[in-house]
Amino acid sequence: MIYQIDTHAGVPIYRQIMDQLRRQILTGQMSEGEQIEQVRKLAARLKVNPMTISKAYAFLEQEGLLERRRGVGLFVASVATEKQSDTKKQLLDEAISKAAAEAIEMEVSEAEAIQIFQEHYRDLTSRKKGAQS
Amino acid sequence: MIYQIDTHAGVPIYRQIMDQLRRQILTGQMSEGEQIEQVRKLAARLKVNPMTISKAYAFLEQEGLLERRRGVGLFVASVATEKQSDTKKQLLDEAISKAAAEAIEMEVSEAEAIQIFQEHYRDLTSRKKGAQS
Amino acid sequence: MIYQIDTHAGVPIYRQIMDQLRRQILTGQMSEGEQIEQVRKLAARLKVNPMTISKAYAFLEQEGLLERRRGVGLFVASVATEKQSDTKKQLLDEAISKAAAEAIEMEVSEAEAIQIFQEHYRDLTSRKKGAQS
Amino acid sequence: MIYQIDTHAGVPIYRQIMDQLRRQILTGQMSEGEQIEQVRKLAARLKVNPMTISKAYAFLEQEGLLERRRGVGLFVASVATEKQSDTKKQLLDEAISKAAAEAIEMEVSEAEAIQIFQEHYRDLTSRKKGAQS
DNA sequence: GTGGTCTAGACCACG
DNA sequence: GTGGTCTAGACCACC
Repeated sequence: MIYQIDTHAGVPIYRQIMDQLRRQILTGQMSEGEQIEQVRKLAARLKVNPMTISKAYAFLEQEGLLERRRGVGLFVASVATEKQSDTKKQLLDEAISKAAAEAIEMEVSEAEAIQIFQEHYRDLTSRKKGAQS
Repeated sequence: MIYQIDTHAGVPIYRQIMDQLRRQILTGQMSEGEQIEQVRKLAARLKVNPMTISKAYAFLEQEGLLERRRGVGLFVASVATEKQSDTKKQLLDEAISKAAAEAIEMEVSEAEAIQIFQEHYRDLTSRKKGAQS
Repeated sequence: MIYQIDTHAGVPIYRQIMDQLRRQILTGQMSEGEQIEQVRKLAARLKVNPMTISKAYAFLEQEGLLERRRGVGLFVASVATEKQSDTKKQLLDEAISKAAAEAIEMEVSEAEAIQIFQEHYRDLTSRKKGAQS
Repeated sequence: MIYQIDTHAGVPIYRQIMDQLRRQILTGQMSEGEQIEQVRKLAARLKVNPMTISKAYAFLEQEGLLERRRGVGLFVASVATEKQSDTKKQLLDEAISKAAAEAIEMEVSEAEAIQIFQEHYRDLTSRKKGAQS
């Protein structure tokens, strides 16, 4: 998994890891039971202290998204799957709702807003395709 | 002006004030030259430390949105108006872009996403009308 | 508040603090909104590293029992009260249920078991009174 | 013998095995001289690391509850029987003492506590009978 | 003043 | 081998 860490962002590193990993799990991009990258390896890869990684994992464990198997490693919890489909829709819904609210507050008509939406959608899609090829 | 402060959110209080006040100014809901609520009064009203308010105002002054007139008080800067129309569009653009990105990541088609957008738009519009009447 | 810390118990220090503080809160021995002992002071008092205390508090905050007021300190969360009465009964119920199960497994009759219970109850009560006087 | 292993509980696996086996021996549910399940077989059955089983057995041997006969296997120690009646009472005593302490801390009167105890006792007894029939 | 974060390094428990 | 705990000390953000 690729982590985007911004050391100077104000947001603590452990929290950035939590957020990104949580998202991966809840959107189903990591399967149930899958092993999580080892604390020390990830620490070495991101060039941060192992405790920082450990802290992120510890909180996610408390959230019920990770499961510790003693002496073996950390895994995506089996419970996590239940929360997935809900979360996917919810994240999208929130973003779209926010966008609609902005449009209304800015007195932008539905048609205009949709047009802007389409532009962004197509732009992002073509970029993604470009990156893949 | 009404401020919504959430003491328990991760966002610092001074930042919540900044964001809300900046938004008011840039969306034209506060007119140029208008006087800003005094530090102590606002602090008393929101039951926060005056230094917190002062900090928020200081940053907005640095951004060029507020103007300090010594011995008188703080006012919405005259320059602020220029930035308004740009900002309006920008805020909307960001929200829509975010929504589009979510939709793509969730593998929701353009048509579907637009439909969800329309639902939210109409829902919010009708609620707003209801509240006004 | 008095903490009983056993450094050699196998149970991590931060967890001992969590358990004892959680119990205090959930059994209503700390009132809602009350300020929690400061991280550094408690650390000094128990002669442990401040981070250890901080860790305990952080987890309890995530459990929703503590509330952080930035720059001020940590407080017993307002939500905590709701869980109190339930918890009180639950803890007692569990202990008594466990005792009953033991008695049955040991083939100790109800009457005998109750007699042993009474002895312990009276013994503990008299000790407590002695300590108070 | 049936073992209930909870991989996700905080308690180490080897300790869970120790506790359950110790209990079986000390409550007389395993007779003196009886052979203990082989390390590898039990490990395979519980799907845990053989070292974990071995560790549990080693500790119980140290406690004097198991006896190693080289080249043959592990057996319930002959000394074990002597400790049985004492242990039975002790386990019960601890559980009841704990319950009494809880009741006092929760400010539940002796009469009330006893009533709760009776309910649990009768409930558990009737369930047990039901399961046997 | 408050608490939070991160580091480096040592040590422990578990399997 | 895995992850967890704790320390000491430095630095930061917030009020």
